[in-house]
Amino acid sequence: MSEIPNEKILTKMEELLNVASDYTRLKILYAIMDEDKSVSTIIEEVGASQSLVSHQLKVLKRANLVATHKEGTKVFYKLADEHVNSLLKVVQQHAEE
Amino acid sequence: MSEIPNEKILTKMEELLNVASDYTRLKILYAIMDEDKSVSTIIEEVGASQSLVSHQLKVLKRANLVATHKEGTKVFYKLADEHVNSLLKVVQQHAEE
DNA sequence: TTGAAATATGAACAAACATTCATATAATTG
DNA sequence: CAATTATATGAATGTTTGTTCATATTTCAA
Repeated sequence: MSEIPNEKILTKMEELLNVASDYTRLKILYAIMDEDKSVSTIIEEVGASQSLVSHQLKVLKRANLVATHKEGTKVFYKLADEHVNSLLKVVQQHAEE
Repeated sequence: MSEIPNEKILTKMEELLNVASDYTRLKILYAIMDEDKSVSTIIEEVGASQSLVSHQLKVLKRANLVATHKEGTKVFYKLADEHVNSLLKVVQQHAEE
């Protein structure tokens, strides 16, 4: 029997879904799905402006969907955990049928 | 190797995630997760106004996340398919840790 | 057919948000 | 240091969206 989760959980769920539910951010998440990549690489692969990608990376980071590390002047982003992967897979399956 | 899905798929994914990413709609989805329920029952369990619930049910219906059938003056809503269940489970797991 | 119960719809509004443009900061190299 | 490359930040803006209030529609019973 699945009850409605409490407010705290629901709010967290809402936040995760909200962050994932954007065209540009979805593209970014896929871009860094298999290996971490620098911002400039992400910009290329996603095909959006430098500013937009940077802004959206910040949104993803604030929501803990991605993690970063620095190498010289470059910043590398990767998915924060496996849940993000699972989420994308489930949603993609739904979208593909 | 996971490539970035094409525009059509991404747009569908974005739509599904968008529709799911709302506090009221999440509550509604959970309310009808195990069995279909009438709008009045959903209103009670979700604890939102009649108008709001009705508006959000329409959003869920337009996006094909729920299906309906009528019995007299009552309208019953249920989840449209199993993907919605899986999606909620994955997201809830992420939110609960 | 009048009334009541259940659901849907439309207008209105504030709040949130994606994107762009311009500018700032940080690190590296000559 | 100056110049350049990589990334971040902030303001501005047009659009979308969640919610409320008021009203409409539908179905059934008396």
